[in-house]
Amino acid sequence: MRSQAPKTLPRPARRALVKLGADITVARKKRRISTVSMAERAFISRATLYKVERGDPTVSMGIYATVLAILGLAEGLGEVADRVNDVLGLDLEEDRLPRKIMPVRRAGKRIR
Amino acid sequence: MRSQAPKTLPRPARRALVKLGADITVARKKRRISTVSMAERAFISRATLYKVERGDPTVSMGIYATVLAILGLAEGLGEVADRVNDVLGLDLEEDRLPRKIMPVRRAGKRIR
DNA sequence: GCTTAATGTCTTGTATAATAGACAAAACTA
DNA sequence: TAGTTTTGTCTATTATACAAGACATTAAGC
Repeated sequence: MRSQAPKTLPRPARRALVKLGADITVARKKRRISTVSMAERAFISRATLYKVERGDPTVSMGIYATVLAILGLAEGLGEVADRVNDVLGLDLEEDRLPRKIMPVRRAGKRIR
Repeated sequence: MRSQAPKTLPRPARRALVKLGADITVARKKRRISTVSMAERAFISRATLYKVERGDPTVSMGIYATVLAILGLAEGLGEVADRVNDVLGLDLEEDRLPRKIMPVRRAGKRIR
């Protein structure tokens, strides 16, 4: 996360991350795993796990995914942008999706 | 993701990430957003977006979250480890969760 | 009360994530 | 077909994520 422009994550993103972190903490405690133990299993430092549980956006996705996997919750990650959950956007058959995106010509309004 | 120990992510984690990346690609195309445009909106380079769409674990969570937010899919991130979805672990009332995890004494079996 | 385990929060060095920029190939339009 | 646009994929440079370790605080068990 270098983000030279805004250190401001989109609000929905920030909210989701903070919630994710908090939920990870709860899930860990439910399983009676200490932060030390969790950090060891995930091969990360306690400090980094701490960041994860605060929803820190600078931590790598791999670390989040690993922690979730240890909790048995990794599968949910694969459903975040699943077609089933994606009701927005054009309702195109997946087969008919353009492989390359071309700007709409005639109808004005170039998509940039 | 420094992961000095194993460069092998847990299998479920890897699977979930690859799927997430692929789904992001589909969602982006459905909205007819080019990689260039998406990268600009997310304030990241095209190369990094490319990694995201491959499910690369070294990319920061903040970047994933930002891309998902642009697609209007960030909310799902907050549900990955939600209590509702977390059926594993002890079924304790959230209020009664131990704030600190202590090893079980009498009953043997220390939790490490 | 005391002891010990667990967590919150710093600092600093170093491995590496992310960028910029380039180039070729693929694939769309006309 | 030619002319664009988009994507796949490098490389080199620079910003920073992560680990290691320390210290203080908090809470549990005795």
